Amino acid sequence: MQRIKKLPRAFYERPDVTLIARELIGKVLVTRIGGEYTSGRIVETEAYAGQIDRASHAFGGRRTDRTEVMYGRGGTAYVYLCYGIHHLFNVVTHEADTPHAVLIRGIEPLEGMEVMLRRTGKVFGDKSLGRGPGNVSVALGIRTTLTGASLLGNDIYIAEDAFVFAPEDIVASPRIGVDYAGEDALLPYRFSVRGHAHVSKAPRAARTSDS
DNA sequence: ATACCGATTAACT
DNA sequence: GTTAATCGGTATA
Repeated sequence: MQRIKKLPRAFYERPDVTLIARELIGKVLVTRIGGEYTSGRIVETEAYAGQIDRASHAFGGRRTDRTEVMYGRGGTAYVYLCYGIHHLFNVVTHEADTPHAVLIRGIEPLEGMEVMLRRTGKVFGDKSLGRGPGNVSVALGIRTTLTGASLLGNDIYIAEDAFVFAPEDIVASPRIGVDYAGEDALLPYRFSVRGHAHVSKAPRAARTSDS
């Protein structure tokens, strides 16, 4: 394992969720599920700004059993099931009672490749491994049972190493699959590494000027 | 108890 | 570009 440092609580508790989403690009997401260590470098994220964001599950201050963890401290995992099959992993940010979150949409596989290939059923070299939030969770073994877990623990956490992407290669664009959010669907809250193979391809309607 | 819908994906035409 | 798959979350009654 290379030299990496787990992100501290203070990273997550800051108030600017879009800044955090941008800064998470290039960081390393690590899981230890069933004793198996896997990791990947984050290349695509989306920010969800809580009460004031129509695309957020917590819009208007809505609180349900599912969304309760979003109201916890920054540095908590929020995992929920989408379309009945996809486990989507989010990072809760800001302080308690402010339900901001960042969806992790893409990773470049780093460690535990054999485990990830077994979990996904893909072959080595398949660039769709880790591309798209559902695939990220399959590769890393993330399931809804992890919701509420602390990102300062050992089962799942985010760390940084010496690697950084060039700032000009990190681009903002509208979020995917949030057409129901009205004007908020147009906000440039999605961050990705320009041209990276593990960034999901945006549907035409949500695409920006790139390619 | 029931009905509708989704922060998706893969496989189509 | 279109669509089926699939089932928990949420609202409504």
